[in-house]
Amino acid sequence: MKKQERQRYIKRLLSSNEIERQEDFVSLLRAENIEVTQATISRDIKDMQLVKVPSATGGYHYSMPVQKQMDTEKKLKRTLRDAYVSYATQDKFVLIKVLPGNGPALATLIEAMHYEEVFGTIGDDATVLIICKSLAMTLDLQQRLQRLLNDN
Amino acid sequence: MKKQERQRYIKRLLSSNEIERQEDFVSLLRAENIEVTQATISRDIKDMQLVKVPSATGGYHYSMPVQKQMDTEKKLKRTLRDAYVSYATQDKFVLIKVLPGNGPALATLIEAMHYEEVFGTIGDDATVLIICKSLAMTLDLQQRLQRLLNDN
DNA sequence: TCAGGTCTTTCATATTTATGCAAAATAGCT
DNA sequence: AGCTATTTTGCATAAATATGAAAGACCTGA
Repeated sequence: MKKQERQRYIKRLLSSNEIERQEDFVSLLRAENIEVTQATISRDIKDMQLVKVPSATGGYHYSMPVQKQMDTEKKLKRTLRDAYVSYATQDKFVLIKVLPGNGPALATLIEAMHYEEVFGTIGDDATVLIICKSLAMTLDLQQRLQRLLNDN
Repeated sequence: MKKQERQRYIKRLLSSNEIERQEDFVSLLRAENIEVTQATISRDIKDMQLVKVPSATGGYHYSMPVQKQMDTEKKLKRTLRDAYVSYATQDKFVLIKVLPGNGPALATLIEAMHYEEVFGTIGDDATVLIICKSLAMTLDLQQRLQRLLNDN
């Protein structure tokens, strides 16, 4: 597929070059014989959740998304997949049902991730209640959990 | 001082609201009786190294800088301050002289920080050599080290 | 207090990034 | 293949962000 491949290139470019503007991606990709416009790059960046970081020396550059503590995340993913039963949302709450005994562990892991969306977490034997900071953030968090549950 | 205070407010706003555009900061600050323009916010954001993150639900929002591994960073700071003797740069290299015995530890700590600027690190008894990915990145790294050495 | 430096802010605007919409490409179906 | 639905892209442009230059604020020392 076309898009995937391009995004792979983008990822590669990220680590080896100093990329200050989206147009830089366009140029660099052109050099690799991949024709794209800035518009597409903008969408790729959104997809890949890349960020434009102000660097210490006064410039800006694009960079990979905030690396979560991959350890905790890995554990979280496993726990989630192992113990997950169901979930529901209402207002700023996400309520996750898990197999008995897994609530507290999951709650702790979610805490440990320091997701900016979450205001607080509490878990009993088989339930985890996550309170988000806003409605929008509740959606974000859902997405995140969704991903952990399904993706790769 | 004025700027400091505003930036403190900004930091506070970050965690409680969904901020999608710099103008949002302007509005929110205005609500707190702080008058600023978007231009100033843009500069604050650069100062504070905030980033605009594409969020899972399709929007964007500003967020705190990539969280440093505060543990390692603290150790690094201490080691650096305790053992630092001198440093020099040339091309993509930063060479740090430290008190005898501290080289390897410092090198390891720097590795552990996973600074995106650094390509690799090697340390002997009293020296650490850091190889950066580019000239610009060498400057960035210097800045970083400078800060660790001097700031707060 | 004033002159001269430094820092900070605004204004105006250049630069960069995001996006609606239509076209093109890609995938599924049958 | 042929047709329809979905995804992806480019174009044009809107929206958002960054920045030079001038003005104002704030030091500091004489």
